[in-house]
Amino acid sequence: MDTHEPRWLNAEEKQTWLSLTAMVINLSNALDTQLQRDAGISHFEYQVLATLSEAAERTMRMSDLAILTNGSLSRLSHVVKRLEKQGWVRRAPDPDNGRYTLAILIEAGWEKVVATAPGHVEEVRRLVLDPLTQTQQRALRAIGHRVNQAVDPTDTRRLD
Amino acid sequence: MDTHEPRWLNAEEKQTWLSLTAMVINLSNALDTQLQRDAGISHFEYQVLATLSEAAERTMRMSDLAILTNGSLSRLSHVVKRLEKQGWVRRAPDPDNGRYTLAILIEAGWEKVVATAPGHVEEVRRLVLDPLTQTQQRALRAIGHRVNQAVDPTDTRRLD
DNA sequence: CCGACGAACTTGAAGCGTCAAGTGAGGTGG
DNA sequence: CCACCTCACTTGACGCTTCAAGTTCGTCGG
Repeated sequence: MDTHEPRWLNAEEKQTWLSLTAMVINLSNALDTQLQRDAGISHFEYQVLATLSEAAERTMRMSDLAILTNGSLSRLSHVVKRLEKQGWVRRAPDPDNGRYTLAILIEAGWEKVVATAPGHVEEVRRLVLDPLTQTQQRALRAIGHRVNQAVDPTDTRRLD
Repeated sequence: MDTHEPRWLNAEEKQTWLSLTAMVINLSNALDTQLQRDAGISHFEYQVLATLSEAAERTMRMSDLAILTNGSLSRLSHVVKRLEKQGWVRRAPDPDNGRYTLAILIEAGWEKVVATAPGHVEEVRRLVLDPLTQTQQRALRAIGHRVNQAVDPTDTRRLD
C-alpha cells in the first residue's frame, strides 16, 4: 500500500470523525423526513421561510438570505422560485439598488412558518437539545464556531 | 395562528442550533469540494471505497455497507453501479445466501483509495481535528453518540 | 413439495442542487 | 456620456438521491 504515510488518524480521532459524519447525515435525514412528513417542505425551504419570518419587514436581499441559510445563490434562486409558485414568497427588485432582489415573505408564507415551526422545534429539541447537557451544548457551540472558522475564515456572522 | 406556544428556543439554544446546522452544511460542502477537485468522486463514493478497503477480504454485503456508510440501500445500489463501471468495485451474489449481494473492492479501487485517502485525511485534520482541542474532540464524540442515539435508538455500532 | 410471504436488493422516474453560461443594472474611465 | 466591467442574480442542463415498483431468492406452513 502507500508509503507516504501522512499523519494518519489514530483510534480516537477516527472515532471522533465517524461520530461526526454519522451525526451530520443522520441529522440531515431526520430533519428532512420530519419536515417533509409534517409540512411537505425540505429543510432548506424551511430555513428560507423561517429566516425571512425573522427579518425586518419579513424581507431580505437574496444574497443576504443565501449567506444566512448557508446556501448558494443559485440554489436559493431555484428554491425561492418554487416558494413563489406556492404563494408563500414574492420577489421584487430593491428600490434602493436595482441589482438586488428582495425576497418577501407574504401572509400565506408567514402562516406556513407559524404552522410548521412548533413541530420542527420539537424535533430539534428531541434530537439535539434534550439529549445534551448544558455543558455539552456550550461545548457544541464552541466546536461549531471553530470548525466553521476553519472552513471559511472570512465568515463573520455572530455565531460564537 | 397557533397559541400552543411550544417550548421555544432561547438565545443560547438557538445559537447552538445555528452553529450546528452551519457546521453540518459547511462540512458537507467542503469535503465534497475537496474530493471532487482532487479525486473526481463524491464524499459518499469515497466512504464506500474507504469502508470496503478496511473490510475483511475488501468485501462486504450491500446491506452492511449501507449501514456503515449511513446511506439507503437504493442510494448504495446506484453508487456501486457507478463504481463498478469505473472498474473499482465488482458485485457478486453471496455464495452463502443468494439474497445477499457482495460488494468487492478490486485492485484499481484499492489504488484509488490509497491515492485519495492522504489528501482527504489532511482535509479532515485541517477542518475538524486541528481546530479542536483534545477536550473538545472528546466532547464531540460524546455529543455525536448522544445525538445518533436520539435519531436511531436501535443503532448499535461501536461509536462510543 | 408448493405457494405465499418477506428480505435484499435493483430499477426508472421525478425532484433537487450544482455548475457554467447568460442577463441586466450600476459604477467608472476616457 | 458611452463603452466596459463587475456584481447580483437567473436559467438550463446534467448528475445524484429519493421514492415507489419491481425482481429474485429463501423460508415457512400446510
